[in-house]
Amino acid sequence: MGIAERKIRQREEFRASILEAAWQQVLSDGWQSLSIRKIADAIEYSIPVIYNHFENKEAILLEFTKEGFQKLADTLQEVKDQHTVPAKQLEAMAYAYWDFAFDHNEYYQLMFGLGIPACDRVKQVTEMITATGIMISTIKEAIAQSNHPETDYFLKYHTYLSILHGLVSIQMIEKEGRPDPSKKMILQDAISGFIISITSK
Amino acid sequence: MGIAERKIRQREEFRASILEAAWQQVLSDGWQSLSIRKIADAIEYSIPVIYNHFENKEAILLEFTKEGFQKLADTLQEVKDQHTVPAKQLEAMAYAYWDFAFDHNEYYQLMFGLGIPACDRVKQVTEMITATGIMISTIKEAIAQSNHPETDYFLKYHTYLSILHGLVSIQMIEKEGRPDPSKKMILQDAISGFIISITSK
DNA sequence: GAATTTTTATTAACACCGTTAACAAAAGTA
DNA sequence: TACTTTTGTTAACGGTGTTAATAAAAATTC
Repeated sequence: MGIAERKIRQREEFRASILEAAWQQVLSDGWQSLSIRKIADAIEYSIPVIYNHFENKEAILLEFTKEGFQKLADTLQEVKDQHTVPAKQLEAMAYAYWDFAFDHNEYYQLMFGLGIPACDRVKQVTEMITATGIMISTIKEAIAQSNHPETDYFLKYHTYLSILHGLVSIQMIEKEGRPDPSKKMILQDAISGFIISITSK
Repeated sequence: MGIAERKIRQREEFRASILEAAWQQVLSDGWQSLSIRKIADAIEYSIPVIYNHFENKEAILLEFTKEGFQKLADTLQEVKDQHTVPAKQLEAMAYAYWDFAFDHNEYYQLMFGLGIPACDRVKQVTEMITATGIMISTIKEAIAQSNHPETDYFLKYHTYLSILHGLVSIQMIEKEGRPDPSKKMILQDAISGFIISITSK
């Protein structure tokens, strides 16, 4: 009864070809322009066949999201295994995380929902400079009053903003609505470490 | 010649009514479902009139992005002015930033392009747990070997992931493509501070 | 005040999108 | 060969941003 097996094999191949066509689409034009119709066009089938393999477009995106997190997990595990001291592992994993994000930025954007239109938009918004300018000047002042006035203020500004945005966006991704007030402890933890890194050494 | 003035005043009012209708739409259903047609419907005008006041939909989003950054800047400035010591200012601004993000989460999501579909998706992806599980276990190990084994590992995990994601996403928002290799210094800076906060105190 | 120009608004359409019902063709089973 | 199941197609529904052609209103000029 090899006939049934051939059928499920063909189904899997078809499914894979859909994902492959979708991925090529994403590589050349990004997630925003990925469409069921273009996928159908690429694999030279009519539109509804795609719905025989995926419930909807979201299911396709879900597939890539899974793939992305699996790849990230593999990367982290591999890097972790190259070290024995946990502190060193955390450091190496951090660099691996960074590299993963930019080596596979299509995956990363999908996994963490980085809206690409926003990127183009933000560059036109001078008001952003107003907001970041306040942060920068404050950090400059903090550095000036510290024991290490030669510290790179721009580096510290990036660190400051990144910590804040990271905390907020991870929180927003994990659960919608206002976070539990206790979650401010994470903020407290991260920001106190940052401030110590400026004020003293 | 009050007639010309009245006209520009009416134009501004009209423009404001478009933004107001858009904002109500966003408040009730989010950015995803905001559409030109619904705005036109809400203000009881035909669709193309909106294009007399905004070049396209993107221009409307740009307007709100500006508004958001201006509000954030105002908030930060106000909070900063309540303190004199820069370190205290940075701390207070961090809390203000956090509150702003969740008090005006519609603004924040637009400003930093937090794709809302991604939020719902991530919750279904068990592979995420695989990846975060590796981070959590490593942090547990690092804490166990430290001088403060009672440290909250879950708190530290959140801090770790937030720092990483914050660094990456700010980088991706600011400029597309691979970041300058020197930008890894920001990562180094932030992550070394974090590791110190675990290993010693 | 009437004629003309300019501004403003509307209808209708274009080109997309995700999704699905109705139906035809092919493939497997009896 | 006749029947059933799977697979594929066409055509449509309701939605999106955007725009050309055109009508209506308002302001300006004579």
